[in-house]
Amino acid sequence: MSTRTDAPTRREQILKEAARLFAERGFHGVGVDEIGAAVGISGPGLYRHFAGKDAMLAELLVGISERLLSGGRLRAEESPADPEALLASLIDSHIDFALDDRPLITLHDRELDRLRESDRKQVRRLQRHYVELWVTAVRALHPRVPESEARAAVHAVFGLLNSTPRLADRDDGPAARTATESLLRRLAHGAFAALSPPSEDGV
Amino acid sequence: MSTRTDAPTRREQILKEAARLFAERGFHGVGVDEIGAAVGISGPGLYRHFAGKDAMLAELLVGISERLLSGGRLRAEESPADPEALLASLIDSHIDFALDDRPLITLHDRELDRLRESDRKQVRRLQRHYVELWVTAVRALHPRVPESEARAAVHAVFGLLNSTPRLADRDDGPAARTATESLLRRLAHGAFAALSPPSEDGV
DNA sequence: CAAGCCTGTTAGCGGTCGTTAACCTGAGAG
DNA sequence: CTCTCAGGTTAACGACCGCTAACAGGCTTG
Repeated sequence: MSTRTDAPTRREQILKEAARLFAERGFHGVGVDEIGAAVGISGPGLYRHFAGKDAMLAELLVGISERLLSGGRLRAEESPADPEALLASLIDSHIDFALDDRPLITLHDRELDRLRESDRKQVRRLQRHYVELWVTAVRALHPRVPESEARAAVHAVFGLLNSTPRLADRDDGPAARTATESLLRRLAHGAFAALSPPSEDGV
Repeated sequence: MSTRTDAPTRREQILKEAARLFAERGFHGVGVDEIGAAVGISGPGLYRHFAGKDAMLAELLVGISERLLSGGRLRAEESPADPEALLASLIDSHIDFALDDRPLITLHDRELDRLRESDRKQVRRLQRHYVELWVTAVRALHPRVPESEARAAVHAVFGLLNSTPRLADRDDGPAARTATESLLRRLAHGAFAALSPPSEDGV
């Protein structure tokens, strides 16, 4: 398994450009001709690779949801008994996704309702499992916090981490990326820390 | 000036329903016939009240942006010399808007690009001033934090606070609302608190 | 009571969009 | 050398959408 030095498939090109365009102008705001033009072919040519426009969106959303979940599960296995390290690891993993696949993170919580019923159900199932992973981690660290509140906090922190697309459209090099990572990490930890009131004495 | 017990104008009905539909299915995903049907008239009837679909979106986005900014300015005047109280006040004000006008908060950062150039510029100007209000408040409280970082943190906290639409679609009564307010307030304060490292000694 | 505006209706136009049909071409396989 | 087929092309169809035109009913007003 090399680190993908080979050229991307046509399918992959299409998915990447479609993600970018959908994120920029919304699913209904992008025509198939535009997507085709973005990869150098004409609109109907896309139908050699996808069943339709809906299928592209479905593959994008299912894909990002699966990758988020499996990334989260990996982290959960790595930190089996250390709640603090687990939550930190989940946060880092999510930040990586948010910074690597900005358009997908945008689509992920914006165009879900444009999916066919079955695809939407699948994406929602994956999302729910991912959230449960986080809720479990948060409650392990903050046992007195009720589940509904933990879940709301997790969604809110997702909102915080997913604000990335609105920052730094241009690539300012790896330094800026590291700085953004560090900032988001601190903000997320700070938010979660506010869940339990600070204890005056030790644990 | 009473507290509006009178019936809403037709224009206001239309704006409210349009906001809901735009937030649910996206600007391009809603037809004028649907908006009309939502207020009991047929599609073209809307043109007695608005110049077009674009004009409805423009009025919605300019409106929420203006209200956010003027709300923020009001708070800034109330807490002229107390940075901590000012930031707390800005947070409370924003939470109120987010909980009162959930669809508008959604549209506000999602459908901006569907506006005509001039409207978009106006909304962006209002948004920029609003962000500046927050950045100033944050930097008064955390003087060592560089401006770019403060600005990124403000955007991230907006993402946190604006996650509200994804929670609690149904009205669970005023108790749930108070709980959500309190949670968001704590999370936002916790996030900002993480900007400056906690000082071991006093100030 | 008549005039006129306000607010609604229905019919329809022009344009766009997703998709299909029909055709073409170049690279491998036998 | 020919057959096949993956991966393109253009033309066109049907549906839909935003918007305008033309018309109508009901208040308000002089």
